[in-house]
Amino acid sequence: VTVSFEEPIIHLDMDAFFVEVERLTRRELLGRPVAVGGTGPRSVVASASYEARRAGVHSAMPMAQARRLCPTLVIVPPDHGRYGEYSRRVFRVLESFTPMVEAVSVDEAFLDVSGLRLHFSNPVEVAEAIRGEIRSAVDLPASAGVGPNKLIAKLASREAKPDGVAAVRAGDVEAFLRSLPVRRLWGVGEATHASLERLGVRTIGDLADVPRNVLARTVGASLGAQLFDLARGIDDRTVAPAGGAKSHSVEQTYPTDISDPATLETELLRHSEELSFRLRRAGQAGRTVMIKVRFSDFATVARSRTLDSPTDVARDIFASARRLLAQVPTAGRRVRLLGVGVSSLTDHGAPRQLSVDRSPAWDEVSDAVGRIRDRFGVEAVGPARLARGPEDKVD
DNA sequence: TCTGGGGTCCTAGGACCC
DNA sequence: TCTGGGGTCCTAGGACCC
Repeated sequence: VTVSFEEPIIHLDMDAFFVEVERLTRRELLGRPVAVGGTGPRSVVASASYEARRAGVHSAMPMAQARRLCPTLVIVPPDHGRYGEYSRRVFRVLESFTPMVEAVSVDEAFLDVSGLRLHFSNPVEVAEAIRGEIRSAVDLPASAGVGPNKLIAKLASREAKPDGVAAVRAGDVEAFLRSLPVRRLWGVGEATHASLERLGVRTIGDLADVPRNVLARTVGASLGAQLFDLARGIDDRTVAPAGGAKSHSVEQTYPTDISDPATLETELLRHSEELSFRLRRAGQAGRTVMIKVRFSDFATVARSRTLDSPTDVARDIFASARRLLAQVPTAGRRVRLLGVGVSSLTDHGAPRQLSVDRSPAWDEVSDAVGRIRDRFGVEAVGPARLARGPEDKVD
């Protein structure tokens, strides 16, 4: 397909990113069905190789199920630190082409290449050049979709996989969309899909036949208006570098449920420490503290509380979290997940007001702890309560 | 097949203020 | 006495994304 700079949006998507990063150093994984993910009883697949996908394995699938579907599956525990490094290398390549790069996740980005019209004859050439550079400089496969807007570029990159390029001309948008399953659309998840199915909508073409008011009644005003446009290939979203995070959180699903209240509190403290570390690293502090509790029956509750001033201090986060936990009836119930989060973030440079009942010394302690952790990691220093006992010592 | 972790955005009700 | 309308903030829950 020949495109022009009338179709200047590229969606760049790494192929089976985590798996391919692992294969760089573990050549024995080449050509085999591989899944990156935890090995615990409640783990899910984070990334699956194309060989594994052929057996029906996909991301977010319980690992136990993946094993059953594909008995020869090789399971590799995730190393997010390394994926982060490779992600940064990929983004450096993207930014060497244009500053108009918007990260969607560690392994995905939109680019507006309008500014490259003097250097390339069309955006497909740009996409091929980018893929080639990622291949030679980072040694990883990537796919790219090219189109007149984000929606079409994203749908095209899916068609391009693995290791290819697909482009859709503005004039061909309607024909391209018509037969695609409606589930592909951004914003149509499991619940919306079920609602649309009840209307008899299966494809994006079907969706385009639904009147605006029926759509709004079925899925709500906001999503309804959005889907009305997307079904017609209309998408005004611009490519804009993402701003800072709006919330941070730490959560964990435990291999076996927790019933003991003291253990719950200890876990809350651990999460608060980790959260404080990440806030400091991001140079942010938050005013709203949130906890999340998931019980053995998967029922999930959240409680939040907004403070007078933002904090990144573990002790303060923990104090709030603990009070919130006390509001949730946990007696006699088994907890499978516990989470702590912070939102209403402000940048660290912003003036921080000290609360009346806290001495400035705590800020200094917190800063010192943070500096130690920056050098030696989260585990290096912390509350006595989280210290490992002698039985855990390795040396 | 018993369902991760880290995020974003939307909805809806109530409090509170003018 | 039984009563408006709008704006903003807070809380809870849910859908969705990768």
